[in-house]
Amino acid sequence: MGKPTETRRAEIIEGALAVAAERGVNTVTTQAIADQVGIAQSTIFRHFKSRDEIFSAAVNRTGATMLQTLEPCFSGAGSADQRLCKLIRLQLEYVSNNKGLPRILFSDRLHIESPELKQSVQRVMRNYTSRVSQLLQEGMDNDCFDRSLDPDITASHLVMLIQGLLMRWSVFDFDFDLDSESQPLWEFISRAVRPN
Amino acid sequence: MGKPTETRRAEIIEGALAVAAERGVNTVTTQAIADQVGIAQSTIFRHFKSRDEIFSAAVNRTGATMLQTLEPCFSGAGSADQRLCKLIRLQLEYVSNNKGLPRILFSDRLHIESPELKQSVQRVMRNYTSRVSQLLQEGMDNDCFDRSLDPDITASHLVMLIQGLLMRWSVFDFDFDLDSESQPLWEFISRAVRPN
DNA sequence: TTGATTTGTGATTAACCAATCGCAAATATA
DNA sequence: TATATTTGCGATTGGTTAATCACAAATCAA
Repeated sequence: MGKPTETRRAEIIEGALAVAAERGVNTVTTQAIADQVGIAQSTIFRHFKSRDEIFSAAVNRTGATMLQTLEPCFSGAGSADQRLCKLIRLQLEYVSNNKGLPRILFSDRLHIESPELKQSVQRVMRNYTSRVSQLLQEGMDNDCFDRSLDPDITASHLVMLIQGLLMRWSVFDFDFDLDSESQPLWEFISRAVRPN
Repeated sequence: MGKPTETRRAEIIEGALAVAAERGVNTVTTQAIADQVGIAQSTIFRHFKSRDEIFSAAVNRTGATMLQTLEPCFSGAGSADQRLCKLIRLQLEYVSNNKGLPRILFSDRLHIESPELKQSVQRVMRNYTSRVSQLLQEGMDNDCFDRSLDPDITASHLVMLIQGLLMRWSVFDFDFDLDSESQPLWEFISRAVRPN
């Protein structure tokens, strides 16, 4: 007991994500988080001003961590199509190990109740899509991808595909193996972006 | 006052969908529905046994109506690719006019809290995907689509795309025109399924 | 060691919620 | 018309929730 607040904040965020993953965002009450962490409900408010602040911090933290994990796919070595293929695989792998992320990210609760949080989520999504677009543009320049593509629109379609898959996986309670979806998904995407 | 219960049930379902569309599923309280319809909160329970029963009825009703609307695309006349293109367009158009549907359909609240409702949603989605798969198979037989495609897997990818788009639209609070997304979406899909 | 700040907790509060109940008005039935 | 059933509503109830507060323990600074 008596841990520094930064440690507690991390524990609380983790706890919130764990509860969201296990039982859905709507069950993430301050009491549920406290039980998960092993502290009193009121202790939560020593480290966060409000419940929404927990969600906000969770989105910002996991969003940043995820982008950092995927960074090599955007700026690393290798051809553009190899890196795009790797991005799909890494993305699904990352979410497999962080099930709370799609639950929170796709919960309409957050966006409507907290405009600030909505901004956070939208920023993460825009950032992500923008990087995919750059990767596509790079591949088009190197004839990995079809030059007639619109990189921005195509990027948003790729993000939609991944989001649709993640949402289905989340909504269907993680009852299929996400990692094994990456190969057929890449084959589909590959067909859509390859040069004629 | 004193309307027959079937009329009231329809009004209440409509009211619930309207509130979900405007302010999110989590704000769909019996009080909010009652205000929307213009009746007392307790009157809700004259026509529905519980709040969950309202959601269940809403999903069943709108799910059936949607499949009925899209039926011509699956079993109607025209080439397979024309009908698939039309399906995209009609699907987005339908949801444009029924914004509450994606909000409810993609809410984790329902799936986790009500197993019965989860079954309903999964049945609708499986039915939908299965029909898309049949349409793909038909197009493959007629050389509209590439013969090397796996129709089931490809169908699930098409559904993911649509779901991803709808979710993004819902999450971003309907702040872009959904109908104008159908053309570029079809171009993307067309690339992925066309013969070599 | 002493005094101040931080962290933790139980009790409490005020708001919100789904659902119930008694009673009144409306509607249907005879 | 007379009576029974349905529909509507205000008041209420029991449960849940985020957030506050006074007070205690632990940690830190001097």
